[in-house]
Amino acid sequence: MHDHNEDYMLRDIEEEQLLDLADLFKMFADSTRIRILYDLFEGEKNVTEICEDIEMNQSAVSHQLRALKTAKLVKSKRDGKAIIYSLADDHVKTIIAMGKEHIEEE
Amino acid sequence: MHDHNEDYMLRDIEEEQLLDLADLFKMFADSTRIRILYDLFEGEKNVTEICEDIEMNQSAVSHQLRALKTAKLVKSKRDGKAIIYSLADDHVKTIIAMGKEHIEEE
DNA sequence: TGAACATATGATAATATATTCATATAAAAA
DNA sequence: TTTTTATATGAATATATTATCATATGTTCA
Repeated sequence: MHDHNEDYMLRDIEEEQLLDLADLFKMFADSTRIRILYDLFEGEKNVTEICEDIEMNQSAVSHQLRALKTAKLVKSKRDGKAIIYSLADDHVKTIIAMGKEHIEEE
Repeated sequence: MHDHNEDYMLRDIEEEQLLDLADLFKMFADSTRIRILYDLFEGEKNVTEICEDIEMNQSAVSHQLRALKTAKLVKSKRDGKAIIYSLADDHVKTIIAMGKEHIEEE
């Protein structure tokens, strides 16, 4: 199925990385998800709180939280009935900060 | 059409910024566009060169170049028959570098 | 001028994505 | 153990996005 010379392998790895990169940036490419991430800048929150903050219904938020979790941008833990979400690491803030810099310039 | 208390104005500005941010990240959320940007890391190139490098047809590339130009991520100049594209500024590299860091970690 | 080359663009079709609705699961409280 | 509260999820619909095709525009050169 694949060639196995080094050039090709290299291209092949990069190809996979390009797709992963695109998938990562897709997470930031939707205003609902950015709203959720922004909301979590304030600290950890359960789903109900997030829904209230960003004024979206529970199902839509849960669907997007799952996407963000799959992308490892948020993590979650259970607390009684509630599930508490928080940012998974600092990359989220850094990436959004870079984006803001670009749009604020000029 | 709008309330004019400060809180609302503030929310309103952020709202617009969120949409702008999402639009910006959309540019990185497609593997064809990332390939083009990556290709331009090597320096300025005309459309034909880009097409060859990333192995996509001219029309698709032109469409995506237009999107990238609208987002001010690339700029262009004419050179005879050719149009030469290049990265508009350093944010592109920084943003992609941040993304790579995230996917390479773990 | 007109043929050849380089790029752009509008329309369409294929595909992907997001939201909503209905319902399932899981924990707590009555 | 039934009801209530919190969250997740599958299916369907609406919308957005992308690539392709045909063609238009602009430049060079014979």
